[in-house]
Amino acid sequence: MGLRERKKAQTHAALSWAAVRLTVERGFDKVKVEDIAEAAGVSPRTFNNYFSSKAEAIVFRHLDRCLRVAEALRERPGEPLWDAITESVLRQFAPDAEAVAHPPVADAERWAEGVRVMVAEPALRGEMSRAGATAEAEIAAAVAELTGSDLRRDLYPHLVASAVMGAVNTAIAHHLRTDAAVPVSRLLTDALARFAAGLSTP
Amino acid sequence: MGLRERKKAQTHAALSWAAVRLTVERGFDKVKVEDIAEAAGVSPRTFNNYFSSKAEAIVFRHLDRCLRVAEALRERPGEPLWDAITESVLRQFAPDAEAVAHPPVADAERWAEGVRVMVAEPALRGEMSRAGATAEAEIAAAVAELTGSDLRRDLYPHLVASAVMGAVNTAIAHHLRTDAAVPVSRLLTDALARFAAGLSTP
DNA sequence: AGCAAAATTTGCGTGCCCCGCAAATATGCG
DNA sequence: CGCATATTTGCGGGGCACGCAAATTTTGCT
Repeated sequence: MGLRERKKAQTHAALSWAAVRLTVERGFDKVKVEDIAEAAGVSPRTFNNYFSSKAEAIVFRHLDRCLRVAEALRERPGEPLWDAITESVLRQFAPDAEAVAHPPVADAERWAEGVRVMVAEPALRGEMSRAGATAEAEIAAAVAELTGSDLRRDLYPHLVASAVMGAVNTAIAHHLRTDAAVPVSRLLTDALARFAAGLSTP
Repeated sequence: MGLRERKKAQTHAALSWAAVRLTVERGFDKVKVEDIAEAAGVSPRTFNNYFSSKAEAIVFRHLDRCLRVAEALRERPGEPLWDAITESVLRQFAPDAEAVAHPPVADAERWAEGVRVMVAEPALRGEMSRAGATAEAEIAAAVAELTGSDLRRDLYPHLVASAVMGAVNTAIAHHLRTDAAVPVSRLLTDALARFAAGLSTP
């Protein structure tokens, strides 16, 4: 990878990170695109060369994670489907060393609260759902590959993908709703296991 | 209901319908808020008294339908959960006599193609997903009511709601992808049954 | 190293969207 | 009928997304 692409990746990351940080700190509509660009050391116009909206920049990391689930899945052919899924999901949503270190946050509680406010923002919920749908398509493709089903004719891979994203979203929502007593990994395994078991009443 | 509220409901419907029709006919970004307002016989400013965005107006009917699923569910306590769910969903997504009559479309195929283009629009996918999430919350509440689970502490009602919306979305997507050979009702029952059966490989 | 080609960044201008505010208008009720 | 309450409308502001072309940076080649 040449210098060119490395710089692009850096700018991309810097922009999305700045977007998240500023939004968590100040709230969505108190952050202007201009602010994000400035924080990333780039001109306002350049922001829109990387992201087509403020919301997209903020949600980028989430989308990336979800897409990686599909990628991870493809690397586990042969395993029982739900084992492969659970493993792939857990890997992506494990507390990421780098990500944990990234927010140079003194006050973790304040940060968490900011995140709650952020994900409550309607404009972002829309973009997040959209990211989920995008990822879902990739996961469906991966599942089709693993199970030998037909992406266009069969409902099955789409249903599985839908369950996966449903589990992820539900687990994250639960985690944000209640206060971090239960680790996310437990919520995720639990949610996925329930789906695999047919959601019979508990 | 007084004249006042009836007029409001009329305007609301006229706006959302005009938004859909114009978008299907011309494409999302060739329709200005001004056009929609004009088609509904109302000032542009009034449009935003009813909907906070163009996308919201377009997606309104979809949201409404999904919310009604939750409502219908609450009216079926005592039944086995998945039976109640399947019944509620089918009722809402049955070919609606009024809705079928509404588009005064000469060319049905042209209309269908327009719909496909419309739902492909990124901005709308976001808003649709968001509507799905909103409905999901209501459905989760209904499920919690029916099964006596705790909306805040338990994952279960949220997982079920997620499955329901997943089934709905998947069925609709499949219907738009392939050409109307299979009736939506079959796709829906199938999708829901698969979820209830644990999505075991087919 | 030097230079030309290719890609990226930037500034500028445009069109549109969403909303706050206050005036005008319509409705409901005694 | 006339007042109190809602709704609609016009106006104006702030911002966002993007097309375009000029300026700058990176790359590949000699």
